[in-house]
Amino acid sequence: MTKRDPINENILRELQANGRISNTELAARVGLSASACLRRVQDLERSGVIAGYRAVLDPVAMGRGFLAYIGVGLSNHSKAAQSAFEQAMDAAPEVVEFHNVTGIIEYLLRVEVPDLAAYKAFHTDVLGVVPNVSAITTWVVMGSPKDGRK
Amino acid sequence: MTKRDPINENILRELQANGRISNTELAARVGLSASACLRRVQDLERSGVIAGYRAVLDPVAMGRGFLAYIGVGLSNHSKAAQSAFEQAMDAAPEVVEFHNVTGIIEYLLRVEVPDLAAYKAFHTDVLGVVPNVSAITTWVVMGSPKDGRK
DNA sequence: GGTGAAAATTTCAACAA
DNA sequence: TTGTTGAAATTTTCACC
Repeated sequence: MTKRDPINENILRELQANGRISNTELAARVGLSASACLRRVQDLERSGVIAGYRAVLDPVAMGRGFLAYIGVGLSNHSKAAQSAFEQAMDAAPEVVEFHNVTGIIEYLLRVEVPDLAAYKAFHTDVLGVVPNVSAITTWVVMGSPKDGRK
Repeated sequence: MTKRDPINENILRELQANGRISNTELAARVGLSASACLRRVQDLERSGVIAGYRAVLDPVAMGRGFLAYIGVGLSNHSKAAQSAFEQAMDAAPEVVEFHNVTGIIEYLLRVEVPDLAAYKAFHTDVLGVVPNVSAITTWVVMGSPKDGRK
């Protein structure tokens, strides 16, 4: 079983900061031998605590320099209307993530596009085309003083 | 200089999906020799297109099973009031990221905590203590049909 | 959890298209 | 410039203590 001890905490902290650190270096930092360290990492991977590894890409270089959140309400609360909306968002590459939330709005979208023009296009050509979408509120991100997931 | 050619696009796609793929395997997938591939990856790292690598951790296992977004307005728009707020959010581990946005609210926070009780505590003990905070709107995330950054 | 060693990978200098 | 080859240095990985 995967334990929650200080060494594993350290391992996770290091891997979150640098997902490509070598096992040798990681072992040294957490004070274990390479094999003991590897065993723990593999354990964390198998148990799902470590879900995977990702390269973090520069948004501007990737043509995603314009970031906005969009709150969306649906005028029709049927299961079918929700499915249609979710499928459309799933298929839209501009929508990096979206959440089903409590409150007046139903969904909160995170949209990443190259620029304002592309945002406008998304708004009219993608969002504007999905049935039953109402109450669209846009929050354009001007800056992110903190982004731990960057 | 770092080019934007199909091979680099593939490299970035692979590394985004699996940040710990071996260079050998990556080279095979994009159709290059290991060294040519490595040179490109190092180039992308140096130029900042690849900003880093991260392990993706399971939120529930990490005690962050409760996710909410919070819109915050400030009753005082002075530089000092903003700085104070930003410093407080920066220091709060529950706030995974926060953005400065356009619109009625000033900030959009992403908050991750173990459960509702912890959220309540954050709301009163952290947010409630920062000066000039007004107009707090909470959207509790009930589900995330898509989360490309997970 | 540590040791030791085999297998695999990383990394780079030299060279070719 | 961009890619390939070859080989040394380093790392990964695992059976055994």
